[in-house]
Amino acid sequence: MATIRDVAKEAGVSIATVSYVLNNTKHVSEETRRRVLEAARKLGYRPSNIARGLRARRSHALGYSWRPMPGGEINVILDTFLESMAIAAARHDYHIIAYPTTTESDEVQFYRDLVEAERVDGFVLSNTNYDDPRIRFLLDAGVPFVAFGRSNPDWDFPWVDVDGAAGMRKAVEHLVGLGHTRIAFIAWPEGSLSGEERLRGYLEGMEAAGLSIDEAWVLRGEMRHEVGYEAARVFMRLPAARRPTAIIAVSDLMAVGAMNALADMGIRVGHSVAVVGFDDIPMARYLRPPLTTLRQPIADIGEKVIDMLMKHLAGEEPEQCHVLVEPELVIRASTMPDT
Amino acid sequence: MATIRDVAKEAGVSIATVSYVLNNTKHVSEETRRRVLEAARKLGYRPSNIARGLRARRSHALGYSWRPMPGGEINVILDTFLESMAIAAARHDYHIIAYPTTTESDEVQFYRDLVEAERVDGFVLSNTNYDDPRIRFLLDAGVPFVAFGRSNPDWDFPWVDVDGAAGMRKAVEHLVGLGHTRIAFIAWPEGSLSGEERLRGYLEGMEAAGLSIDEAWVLRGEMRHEVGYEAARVFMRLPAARRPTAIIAVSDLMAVGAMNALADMGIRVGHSVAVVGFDDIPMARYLRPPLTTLRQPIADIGEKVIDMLMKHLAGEEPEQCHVLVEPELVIRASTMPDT
DNA sequence: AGCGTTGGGTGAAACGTTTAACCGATCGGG
DNA sequence: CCCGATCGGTTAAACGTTTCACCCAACGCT
Repeated sequence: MATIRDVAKEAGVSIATVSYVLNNTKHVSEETRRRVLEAARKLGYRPSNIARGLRARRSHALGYSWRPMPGGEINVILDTFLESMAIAAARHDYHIIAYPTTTESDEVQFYRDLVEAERVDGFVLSNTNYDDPRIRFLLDAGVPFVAFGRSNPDWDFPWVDVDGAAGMRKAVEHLVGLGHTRIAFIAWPEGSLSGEERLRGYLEGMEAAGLSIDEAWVLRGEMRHEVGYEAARVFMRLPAARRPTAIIAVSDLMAVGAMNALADMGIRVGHSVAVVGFDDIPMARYLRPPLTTLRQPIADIGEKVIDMLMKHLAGEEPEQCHVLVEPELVIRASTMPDT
Repeated sequence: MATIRDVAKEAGVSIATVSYVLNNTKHVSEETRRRVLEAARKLGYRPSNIARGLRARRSHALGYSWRPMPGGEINVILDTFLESMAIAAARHDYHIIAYPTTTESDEVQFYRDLVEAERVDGFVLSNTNYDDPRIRFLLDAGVPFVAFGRSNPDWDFPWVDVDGAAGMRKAVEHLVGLGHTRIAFIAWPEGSLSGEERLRGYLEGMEAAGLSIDEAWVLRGEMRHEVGYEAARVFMRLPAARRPTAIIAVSDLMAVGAMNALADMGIRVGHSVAVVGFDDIPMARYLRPPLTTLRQPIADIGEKVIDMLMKHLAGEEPEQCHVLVEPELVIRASTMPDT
């Protein structure tokens, strides 16, 4: 494997000149520049990332860790998110170290290890929440990072997030446009930032439409199919005048639970009762009926996150460090009565 | 950040001694050993991975790349696979660099880059196929790697794979046990190694049960929902005497297509016609009816792959370098007439 | 003419480890 | 008693870069 010394000898210059040419970091004459480039090409030289990192104190790697979904559920965005990040990072000659964290205690420990062993120059976080210990640690340690998701409002750090509230407002608006007035909502337990955002969007949407909300229309539960299933059954057992004609779930998985409950009760989804989810999981379009849902622009977010992080690492102040993107309402048959 | 020199000074020894103690690579007296460990602990020292790598010519990282699923489909195993690999690798102080490759041409280029820039010590491959250019390259370049999946029989390299044929034999056996004799199969186009394996399992299973196969019972097509949908329609249009009472699909996605086609034709899945898939995608258990399918032990495979790769990197000869694991048949209502 | 400046290039230090070579002291065997 | 081996430790070279300090020649300006 050719080193910078081989290239220097081949081109008849010093190793310093080779370095300057290759990094474009100092002016050299066109003639020598050409010779160096030619020599490097001929020898198939590429700088050793390790040696480069030692001197420049840069590993040229970014860490991304996620929490495995509870209950063995699949992380539907991981695939797309990793892909978009890796491609964006590659443009800056950076790579992504991927790591799932299990318990919350070793979560912070993992970040500390990676930083102290100089394995990464920065981090991407996702699934953030209030009082997120990872964010607290990274802020305290002064390690560059960008989060996909928000946290405490008084913590100042760069993030990109999906506007779940706006998404849910869109969903309500869509249902109201179809004539629904009694719309129920299946939420997550309190304490989830994104969960509360989505709930807020529902409440605001209802208010904007001038609709009052029956207290029985909001149920909370863990992110599980069964929870959606049970919630729908409870809704349908309400007296006719209070019974919802549409159900919005905070996630597709729970929406599927609701759809299955309705089907088991002999209620036609879409025709009699509309259902809306959130995520656009791959299966959503193949469900019977296909599920209306909110799609997060994951690929855009991955790219944006990396761009912001690269700016951060380069020491530049990014023009915007809080980015809120709107999810897209994908309308399918689960909210279309005429199919 | 404390360096090895700080620790040496604190413990009153040379940096060499510190290194020997920390790496357990030479015998030192119990007394000094204790002092060094104490000093390291006190200063919160951890060796810089970069510096260590430069000298030892090791990056302590492994590369894993996958191809994004065609047609925007999700990679259902990525999540679990990455997780199990990262955990297994961490036990050896190794990390995983994740990278999706897009076109086949830059696929090999990506491997070359990573090797030449000394960013990784070895690779994990998945989605392998006949004449896989990545395998060819890595073999030629002498780079350590372990594959999840097989390739040309005359290429000698370590791999772990799921025995798709055995899985399909199990599926056939299960259906035969339920009284089915006319069983159809939805396959992938020719040229896919795992696809042909699964088809072979179906053929063998049928033969073992003494059942003859109508040529109309095997249809091929791309990995798409629509393909499964159309195939099921074709099967159901056969004259009653030749019409299958059970359909096995080479993947869950195509099985879902078949299920939807049957439902749209007013045929009760599970009751009238049984359907079996392959993968156990997360949604499989929530489908109506829930889908009988073959589950690959992904977590075990991830761990096994890393263990083999670590052995390989350590220069030890692994006791077994070809591992074939059987998928598990998960029986659900799509093949149970009595629900 | 003298002098600062600029363009184009070199020499060598530094980054933080690992490890080969070496060294003194102690000890056991012939 | 002497020689080789062993134990416990040190010195210093090496890994392949980046980059600071410096140098020389040419040049423009007073």
